[in-house]
Amino acid sequence: MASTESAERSGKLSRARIIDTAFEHFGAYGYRGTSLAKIAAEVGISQPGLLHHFPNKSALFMSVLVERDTRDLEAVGMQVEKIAELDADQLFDFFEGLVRHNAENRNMVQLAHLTAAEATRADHPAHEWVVLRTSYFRDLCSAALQKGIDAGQVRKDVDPRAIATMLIAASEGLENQWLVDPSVDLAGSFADFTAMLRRDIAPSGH
Amino acid sequence: MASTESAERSGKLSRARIIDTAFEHFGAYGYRGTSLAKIAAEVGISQPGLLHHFPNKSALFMSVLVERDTRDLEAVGMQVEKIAELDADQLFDFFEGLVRHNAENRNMVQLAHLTAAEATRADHPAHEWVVLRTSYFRDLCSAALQKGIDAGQVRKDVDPRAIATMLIAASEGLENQWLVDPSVDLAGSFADFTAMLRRDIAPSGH
DNA sequence: ATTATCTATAGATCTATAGATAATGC
DNA sequence: ATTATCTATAGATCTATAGATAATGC
Repeated sequence: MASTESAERSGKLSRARIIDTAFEHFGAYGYRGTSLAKIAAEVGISQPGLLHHFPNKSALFMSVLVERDTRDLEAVGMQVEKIAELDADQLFDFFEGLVRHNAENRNMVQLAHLTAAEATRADHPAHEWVVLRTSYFRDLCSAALQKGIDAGQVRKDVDPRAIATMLIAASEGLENQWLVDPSVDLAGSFADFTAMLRRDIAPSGH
Repeated sequence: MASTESAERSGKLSRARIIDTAFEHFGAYGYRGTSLAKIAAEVGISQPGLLHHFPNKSALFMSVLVERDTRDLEAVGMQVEKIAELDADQLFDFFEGLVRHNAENRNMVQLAHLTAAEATRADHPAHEWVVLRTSYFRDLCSAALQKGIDAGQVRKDVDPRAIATMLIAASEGLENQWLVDPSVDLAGSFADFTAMLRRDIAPSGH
């Protein structure tokens, strides 16, 4: 075997290739619709060979979810700890950038939506992960909006949690339609929405 | 066997019971995650007995989708042909009623979202159905908003298609979050959203 | 006579484990 | 010595079909 191929066969690289391929499959067919044998075939190893790197199917699935989260935050130049420090205006900017990034990463959005829909019930391996991540993200958005109220960017009578919910709803709902019909202008529509929302919650006279 | 049980065994009733049970399973586990044998067991017949009523799994799935659509429109007191006649104000009222109805029909919403996410690719039995239904519904909403513009309910510089997209996005995005976290006030949040949208697109001075 | 259902089964999966072999890194 | 991979296979599915039997409606 050539030295490049023996390098490819090292554990770290195999693991990374498995995760990348698994990401394509889970995004396309969901957790339940995905076959480990088919992922293995595409990677070019046997199905038990794949399970040398992960104890079972759900462990591989969780690794894909965590890996994507990390990469996507990196791609938009954000760290989890920094999100907690954003004020309202910065939150809107961050969110618009995130949606622009999503518009270029179709399979990742597909994975997120399919997983959220599948994982509604407690008997899904990602149930707890989806529940915690959703509430954590809404908390971060609420906190940023509260900072906006304190700083005078946002009217004092606005309910930060309600606006956070609406902001997340608009992004996910637009993604829903864009997944079904790619001619929908995901980033542009979301920018229109945030423009409306900013007008609506701005202190009067702004 | 008692006469009630022999009545229950007639074809129409069996078919209806199969569709109701299949609805629960497809909503909970999606098309790919659902087993015909488990549906049959819950109905109380054998799996080939179930396939006497439907030629195959995808035909049963499509029957469930069509059946739910019919029932839900009935439940909110609307007919497909009538939707095409609504103006903007009537569209908002209808939509708010639809979301209130959805808030009482969790498994139906779950089925819709899971199906939409699964059926993004063309190799899913409901792909065409989801694509057509989505664009048809958005067309109806656009048309209603256009009537609103013509009638002076809505500002003339508003893009009806963009607002239709946003309206659908808000309902679906709120449903997403409500499915994951039932403490979200689906109907109330949607009403808040439509209130904001109505303010934003109203002719100035209203 | 027709419709509803059953048992049996083909044929194709699936995940996960056991145990052997090959490659790599000290 | 450890890590990566393989073949073989257990055991549990899955959908769909063939063909028999029971129930129903004329």
